[in-house]
Amino acid sequence: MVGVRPPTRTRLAPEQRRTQLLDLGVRLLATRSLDELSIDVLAEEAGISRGLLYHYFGGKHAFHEAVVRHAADDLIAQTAPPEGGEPLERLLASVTAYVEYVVANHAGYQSLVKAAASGNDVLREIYEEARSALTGRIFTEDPWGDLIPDTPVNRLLVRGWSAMVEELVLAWVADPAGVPRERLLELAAGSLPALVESAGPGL
Amino acid sequence: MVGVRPPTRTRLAPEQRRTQLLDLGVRLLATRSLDELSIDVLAEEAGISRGLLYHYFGGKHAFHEAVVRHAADDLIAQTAPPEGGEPLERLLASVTAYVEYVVANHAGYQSLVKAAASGNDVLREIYEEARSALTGRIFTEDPWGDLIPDTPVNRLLVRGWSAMVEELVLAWVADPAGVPRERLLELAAGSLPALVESAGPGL
DNA sequence: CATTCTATTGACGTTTGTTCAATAGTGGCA
DNA sequence: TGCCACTATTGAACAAACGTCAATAGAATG
Repeated sequence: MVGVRPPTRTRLAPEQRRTQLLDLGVRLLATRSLDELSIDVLAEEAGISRGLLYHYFGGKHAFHEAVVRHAADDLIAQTAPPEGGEPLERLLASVTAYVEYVVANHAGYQSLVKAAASGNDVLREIYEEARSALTGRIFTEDPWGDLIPDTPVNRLLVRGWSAMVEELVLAWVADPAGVPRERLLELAAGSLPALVESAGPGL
Repeated sequence: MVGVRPPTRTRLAPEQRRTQLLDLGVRLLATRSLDELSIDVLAEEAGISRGLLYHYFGGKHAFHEAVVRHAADDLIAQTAPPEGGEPLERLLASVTAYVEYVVANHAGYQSLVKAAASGNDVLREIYEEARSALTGRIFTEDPWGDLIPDTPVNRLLVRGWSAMVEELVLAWVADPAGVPRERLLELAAGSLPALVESAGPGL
């Protein structure tokens, strides 16, 4: 006597359905990798059929790309650019916003970071753009022009610094281990001036 | 009139075949991701049948794991621990060996880095072990005990620093852009003392 | 209430990972 | 030299997952 419930298909507006799938994708791809996530599982989790996913995104990889782009946009949007003020304060404010975002929303951030290393050039570019958007906010707007001249070495340094901050925050979120949040912020923000200074006046 | 050449199967000693497949895997997985690498392609590239890969490694993921472990062992082995001497000199020597390895062998290194972010816990652990092996060499052996006390903050810092060095080297290899190799080495090695100092005396 | 529009489905074809019994080099031994 | 045992290697058959498309069913509009 199996209850044969008529398959109630729920019909949504394309926009809603799209964001529903995107949000779900961000959450699922935070822990599993793409090939560990079967369409069947995703579809069942979302309460839809496999076909619908293809209707909206055209394929598995295209879906992944959309998910990553979604996460990147979210990151950029939620870490608002700091107001005017002292360079050091703006840096601290920016880093604080970044840390706050990663702490509150690190499922999405993990999705983004993982995608960057997954071989696909498109995904990597999305990640690069997001990072550029964050670092660019601080440095393209002049006030650091004196402190951090635009040289090849400093470009390299800033790139390395952002990788370090990412690692610091992710490691700290995974295990705060007696390091208060304030201290983390000091480390992240204070390290950039220290690095630039240690690099010396060179080229 | 297709020449039906009898399929000459080449028979190797298990050890040779194993390393052949591993080396090939390292090279192929440096650019493609795992699910972009079909067994068919791998088999044809190696001149073997699909079945043989399963005989040696038991599966696609197991093969990936073996490849990553191969690359990690290679990295650890080839970046020999620096001899005795001044802490700063040992650090520089260690970083130099690391940079040298990445430059000469960055296919293998890319395989390793990519694997780390690919979701699988086993792969990530292999990567973590490799990194610990490199950083641990310098700091577990005492002489830095005075300069870099073993505190939670400094552990975090060293972790972040290694992520930065990795990013610096990979970015530099991809595009040296007017930064001489010597300068890169200075940046990588010199940044650690600068970071530790900037972190202040705190806990 | 009928009709049109379209979000959604489910069955089908195709590709790709996996298994396993059969095959063929190779080295040892008479 | 020639047979034999051992095992590296294969290829076909199986399973699972990706991708396609015509048919179906909500919902709004008149």
